[in-house]
Amino acid sequence: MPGDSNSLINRLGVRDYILVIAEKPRAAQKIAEALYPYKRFRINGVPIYVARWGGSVYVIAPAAGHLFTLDTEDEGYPTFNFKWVPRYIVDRDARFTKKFLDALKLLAKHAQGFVNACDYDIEGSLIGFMIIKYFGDIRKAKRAKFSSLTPQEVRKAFSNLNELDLNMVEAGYCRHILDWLWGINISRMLMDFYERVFMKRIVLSAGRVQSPTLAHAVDIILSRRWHVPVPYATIDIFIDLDGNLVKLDYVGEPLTSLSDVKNYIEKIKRAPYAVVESIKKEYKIVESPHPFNLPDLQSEAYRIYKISPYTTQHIAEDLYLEALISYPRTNSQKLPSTLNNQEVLEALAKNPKYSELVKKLFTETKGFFKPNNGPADDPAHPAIYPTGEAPRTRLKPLHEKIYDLIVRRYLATFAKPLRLLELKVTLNVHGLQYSLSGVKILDPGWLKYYPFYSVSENTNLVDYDIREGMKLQIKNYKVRTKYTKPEPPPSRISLLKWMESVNIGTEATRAEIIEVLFRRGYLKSRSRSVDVTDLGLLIVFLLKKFAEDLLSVELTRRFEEKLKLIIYGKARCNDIIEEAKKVLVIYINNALRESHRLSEEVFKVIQPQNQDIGVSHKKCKVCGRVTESGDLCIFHKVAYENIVKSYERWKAFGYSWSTYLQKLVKLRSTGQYVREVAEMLLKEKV
DNA sequence: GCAAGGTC
Repeated sequence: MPGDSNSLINRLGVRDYILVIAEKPRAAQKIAEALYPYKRFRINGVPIYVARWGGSVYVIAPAAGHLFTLDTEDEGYPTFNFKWVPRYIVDRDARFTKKFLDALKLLAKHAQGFVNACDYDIEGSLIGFMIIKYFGDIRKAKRAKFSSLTPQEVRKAFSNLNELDLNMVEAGYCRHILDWLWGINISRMLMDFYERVFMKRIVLSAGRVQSPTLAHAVDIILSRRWHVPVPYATIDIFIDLDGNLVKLDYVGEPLTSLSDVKNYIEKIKRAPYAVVESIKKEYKIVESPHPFNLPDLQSEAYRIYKISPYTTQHIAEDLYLEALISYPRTNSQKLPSTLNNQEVLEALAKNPKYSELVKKLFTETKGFFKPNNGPADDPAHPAIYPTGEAPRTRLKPLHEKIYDLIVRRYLATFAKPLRLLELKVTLNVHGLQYSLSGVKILDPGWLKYYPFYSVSENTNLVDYDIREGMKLQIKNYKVRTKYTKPEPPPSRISLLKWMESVNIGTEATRAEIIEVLFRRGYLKSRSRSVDVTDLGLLIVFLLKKFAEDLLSVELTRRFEEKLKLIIYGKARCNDIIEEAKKVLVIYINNALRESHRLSEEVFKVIQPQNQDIGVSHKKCKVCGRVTESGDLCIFHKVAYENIVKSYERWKAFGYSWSTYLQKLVKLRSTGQYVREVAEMLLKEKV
């Protein structure tokens, strides 16, 4: 029996040992290797190492992230009744954590002391602490402190073990509880509201990370639905260069009225010349790309193949489990200095797909492999790199694509820079600026290995003899009327980048949290971009009314401040939790007090189907939603105001009010609510 | 069932 105490002592070969808890198997292995393990075995598949260091025997065993989680038996809300339970009991997807928990429990029973050697952050401090608290003795526990898992750092940490970092533990503990209290209670409130109005129970959710992300998507999508396109004109100009008709790029301010266009054309007709104002010849050096971290990999997989960040992450994890690449949940853009790149490259060369490229790289670098490491760092893991291991079976098409990206990025980071010759000519045509640019690749450098950028070469211009002050004859011109476009719609990747930029969520959770918004039915896919559903709009509207804190990234900032105070010993978790409870009680009571007019509020956002919303409410004449005032709902009211505001600009292009409205109905860039209002206004006239 | 955070 592998789990039996007697057989355990036999296998360990010692009675006096200190249990070292690592955050995950790979970390346990690294820690063990640094301490020269003399024995290794498995308990139910969980790898265990035994090492002697500084006169002590250490038994090193891994957790698998958090083995405990918060849970409650209460069904209503508000609930402040939580307890810590082993994850595998409450989460079907966490059943794999049981064997880790069992192994640690068994080892803890006989241990003389404990070392928490999880990642040095609040989560790692909590992961190790919970195991020692439940199965061991925190009075006999120490903390190993290292910022990377290099042998030197690990040895230093073990020669100099710290006291248990109880403040860090308390901060981690507090983070869990705050997220839980806010998330569970406000989610339940939303579900309750929904059920009261629609007589149907569905799963709804809100949280510190998901809700601001939803609100951000809604902001963009509403601004698109409220977009009124406005006309402007540019003039295409064609000149003759050595018998080739060349179009100049318009770089000046656009023309905003019909009379400006007419005057300008007159000038061109009178004197059809473009004057060369300046010529800038530039040698440009583009350094090789940085090694991949997870956000960069997700971003490139989306840019090149339109693979979603969530899918990319899962594929990268598969590749990691197949030992084809290093640990992918990393923010680092630096390859480990200890990595033997020559060995990896030689192994990669065995794959016929890369043998030629690797050979080229060896020649170019003369066997000296220096990566172009980037600025981003990660205390726990280096950048993503291929291990050189050959795939055991043929990779699935998407896996192949991600693997190929990682291999090529790895090759490219050692390669020479891309060298370009850029020529930029600025021309003046009657006071307006135009430009002409030419590009010539002098040396493709890393682009040979990572060919996912297109440099459109335009060598004609580079070779053409062009001088300042030259007058070039205009052969042709063309007026182009354009219309302003709304900002681009959000995509999974743009949401992910936004979360990164405002620093909410983590490498490991962001893509997943975006998927939650889809699973709840708040967001939906529309070709390659993201659209919001009426339900998504409703959630944002309700949160804004009843729990506004949850819509802003400020809540995360506030949490961070408070956790920092705990770490410095200047605040206590309990006080912070009590404070959070008070806010939640106020929010929930306030919401319950107003709940009798809930359906009225809900139908300001959602179009009523057959529901009874009472006779006293005024309905939007475009869509039937309940209005706040006047005869338009909150959505169509803004659209109407925007239409009125933009009319001046259209008048300058000779449009009457009704031709303006007709054009708005026709144009593709017109926002949805704007089009609906324009249609209504046209109908009213008839 | 509800969060966000670890990790297989």
